[in-house]
Amino acid sequence: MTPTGHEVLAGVLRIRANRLQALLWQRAKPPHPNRWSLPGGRLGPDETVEYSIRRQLAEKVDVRELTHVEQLSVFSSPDRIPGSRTVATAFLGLIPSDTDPELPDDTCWHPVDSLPETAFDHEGILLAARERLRAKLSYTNIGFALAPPKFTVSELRDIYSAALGYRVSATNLQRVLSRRGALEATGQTVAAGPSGGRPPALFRFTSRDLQITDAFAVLRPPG
Amino acid sequence: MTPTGHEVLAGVLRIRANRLQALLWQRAKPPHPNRWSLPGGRLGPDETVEYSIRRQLAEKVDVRELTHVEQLSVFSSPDRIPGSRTVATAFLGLIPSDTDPELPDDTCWHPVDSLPETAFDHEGILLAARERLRAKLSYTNIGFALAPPKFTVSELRDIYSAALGYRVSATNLQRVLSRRGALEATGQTVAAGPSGGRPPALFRFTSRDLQITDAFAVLRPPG
DNA sequence: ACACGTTTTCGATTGTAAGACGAAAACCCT
DNA sequence: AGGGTTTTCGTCTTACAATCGAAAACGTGT
Repeated sequence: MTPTGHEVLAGVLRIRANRLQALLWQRAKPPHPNRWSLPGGRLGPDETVEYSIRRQLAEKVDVRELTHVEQLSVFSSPDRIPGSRTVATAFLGLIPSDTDPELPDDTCWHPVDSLPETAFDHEGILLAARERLRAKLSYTNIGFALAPPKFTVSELRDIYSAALGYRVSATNLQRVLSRRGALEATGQTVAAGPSGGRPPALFRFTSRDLQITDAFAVLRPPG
Repeated sequence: MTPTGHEVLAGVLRIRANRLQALLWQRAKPPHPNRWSLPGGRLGPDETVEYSIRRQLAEKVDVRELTHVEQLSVFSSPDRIPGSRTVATAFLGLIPSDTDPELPDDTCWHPVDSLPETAFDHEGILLAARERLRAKLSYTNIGFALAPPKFTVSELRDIYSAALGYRVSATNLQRVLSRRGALEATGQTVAAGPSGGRPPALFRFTSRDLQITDAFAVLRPPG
């Protein structure tokens, strides 16, 4: 019996041109030549899966541009990789919308809602990554990982709309995030657009660490 | 270099006597003799991690008594098992409070808030399992996995209180779960207790599958 | 210069859900 | 029959999100 190998894979997402995009590289050699693959690789002997995925992503994009990385799930179907037993630990990675990392020649961004032919079970992993992102946008401050350091409320609305897949209200977005303490004004403004309008104010996220907004009734200790 | 092995482990929880308990077995042989270990074992060559953990739990408890199993996280510290590189996929397993599975001689239940000396990183895995359970109690119907098929609101309150670690209000618990459509009345009642009181009504969970109650503002599509 | 359209920002109103409280119902015991 | 106990149901208050609309601040065209 072949030994069971372990690989780490990441669905790396960003917003660009009001679309949610994923990082993929095109395979040259078999198996699955020409199809598109998630970044990642074999788990090294002396590293955790978290360290491994960050190390291997550094070959594709600058590590400092990754604003968030979290474990998604284990994919372990025996036949997910033909010919070799390989278990994969999948991750979600996020990159701000204003950074444009240099990419290897075989690597580029693809809109998640119109993916090319993907290798193995990588499409399922990507969809799981998108679902996790969408869920966390609603009950955490994870938007900081997609947004630039400073932004207008309209820009943030476009980012949230693209990630969630439906239009959100700028008014409510600001009020909700402000009430949660996730957003704060910088005091600065930028020039109005070509069609005029009031010059928008610049905001930033209060924290760049993931924080969960506790939400529900039953879970709150009495007080 | 030794090949990297893969094991599956489960924090199996239940409520008994108003306490949250975990299933542990006592190791006989090294490493870590006499310390207490989570159920699980090596991943087989032709099974997914989900199948593997269910197969291996069947050796400890009847599979049909497991009302819920879900993936928790991967634990992959290189030195988590001395002498051999072993990656673990950890699971959360739940058992209703009314079932009492037959256990092997080396296996028994321990309150999670006063654990014995555990082996390897198993205490951390158990605490992660408890956190996952506590979080999901608040925004899903996962209580069905801890409760018997029919129960009074007071019994359900005791289950939730023990799992969450603080007293919850029976009134609010019933209203919250009812409004979410998770709870329904059976129409039956049971006799009042020895000290009198109105005979409580029996309820049941509407569904025995995990359902998430969508909650927050930003995530709701307009309409 | 002035009116008009545009975009942002802020406040007020409405609606929904949860926490707290208390009254009524239904039982036991003495 | 009356008092104590537990459950159940309703009401009140609070918190937060969604909607609406007005005001602020700008550019453009006449």
